[in-house]
Amino acid sequence: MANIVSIQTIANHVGEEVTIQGWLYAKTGKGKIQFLQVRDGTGIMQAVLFKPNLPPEIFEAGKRITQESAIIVTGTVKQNERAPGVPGGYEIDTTDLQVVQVAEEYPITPKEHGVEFLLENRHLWIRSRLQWAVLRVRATVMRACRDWLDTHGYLEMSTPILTPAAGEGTSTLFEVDYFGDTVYLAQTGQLYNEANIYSFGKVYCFGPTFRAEKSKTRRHMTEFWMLEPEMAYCDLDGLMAMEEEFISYVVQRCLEERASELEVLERDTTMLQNVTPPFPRISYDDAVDRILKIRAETDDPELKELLAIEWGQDFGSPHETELTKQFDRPIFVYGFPTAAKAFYMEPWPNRPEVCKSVDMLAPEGYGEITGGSERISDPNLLLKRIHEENLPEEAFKWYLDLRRYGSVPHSGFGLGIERTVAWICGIHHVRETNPFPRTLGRVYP
RNA sequence: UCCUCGGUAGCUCAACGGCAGAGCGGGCGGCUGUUAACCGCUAGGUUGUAGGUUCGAAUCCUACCCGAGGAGCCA
Repeated sequence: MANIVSIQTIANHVGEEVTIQGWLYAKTGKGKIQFLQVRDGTGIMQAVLFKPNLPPEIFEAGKRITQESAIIVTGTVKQNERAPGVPGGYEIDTTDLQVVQVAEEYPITPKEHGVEFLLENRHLWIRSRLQWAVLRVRATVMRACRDWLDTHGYLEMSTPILTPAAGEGTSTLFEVDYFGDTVYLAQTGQLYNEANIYSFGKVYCFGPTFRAEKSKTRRHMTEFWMLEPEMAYCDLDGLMAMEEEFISYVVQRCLEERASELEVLERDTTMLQNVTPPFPRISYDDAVDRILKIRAETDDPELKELLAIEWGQDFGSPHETELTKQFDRPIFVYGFPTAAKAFYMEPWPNRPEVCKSVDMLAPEGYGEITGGSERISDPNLLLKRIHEENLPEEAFKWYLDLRRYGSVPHSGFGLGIERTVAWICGIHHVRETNPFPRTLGRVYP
């Protein structure tokens, strides 16, 4: 066995004899020559077996191995533009082949498959080239998020997943038996982070979050990952300034580090390259006017129906899509109606029917990827809002305390990781951006 | 919860009231540059479940189960 190398660094080993430890992704051949597509987790490359150059038993072993068999390939790395792979253009002229395990007949063939079958075999599907590429981008998105925050003075704080009560009223929560009491799986760490900022200034939490809503769309899962930064001494303008710097960094980092994967996904990165500050800032009032104008100008009766909206209503997916089509980068929509948003959002000065909330909408039809706001800092106002929403005051005692001891203007937002990855990768459904997605009606595997 | 579509070979689908089929994948054989290779041979079926109509049901009817797409919902 020669020097064991990973496929993603193969370009550094041209002319050397190396060993690749991996699995057979695909195979084709023609009599005295066999082409093996070998993947090792970091990439895919071609190994060539040429009968006259090999001991007969090695060549025969190559003919017999099945898709997904575990193999160790040794040979000389050569540049060859005909060789497919990630990265393409390199192949191994094989001198030795060790079969670690011959795989049984593998269910996922190189042909097309239906969604149901693929989800049922998700534990195997993640080995496929497109899924592999998406999940590599996901890891980079998560890494980039943490890197930006860690180098800008934010401290990662763990917030609880088991929570005592319906924090914010309307949403449906998963119930868990807790030694005879009922607790709930967290749908946000925000309220806890509002406590954390008074100890650490700028914080974030990053973890799974849960929703028991019966949403069945390409944008929803029952378990998804959310990143939630929270900042003391930060108003709505400061929040938007931070968000655009942060998101721009994450997108540019993916373009730099995951170019091969985005190429595998055939992602047109033109729109992603535009993701630099500043992002357009559109008020809710303006957004409604724009949507009504688009609606008036369309000849499509179906779209006309979908775009119906009155001031005060939250946007649906069609509204977001049509609005973002007018711009070449993500946009902020701020100042939503108070009635459509959560109780803790700071009212607009002299306009209590509107609050200091902001959503970031991704372009190309991907819609809302962050939702945030400036939080109420006045204890009396917060208590009044809790009463107006008929929330149990005693459950929020600790939360009200935060406004009694050094309260300051503060803001934060939540970023949906799966939606962000779907946007960056240009894929249709958020479920493919999570290795083992949980959706309404599927918790297997 | 509602609407729409679907469930036939390992997979993707056809057959739509009259013999259950094809392509891919698997197996065997051939081929020196393949990119979802190609050529020949071959094995492979409780047509989602239960009931009904009919001389005859994968096909029509009823109920149920499962899945997908969308709506509602979504701090």
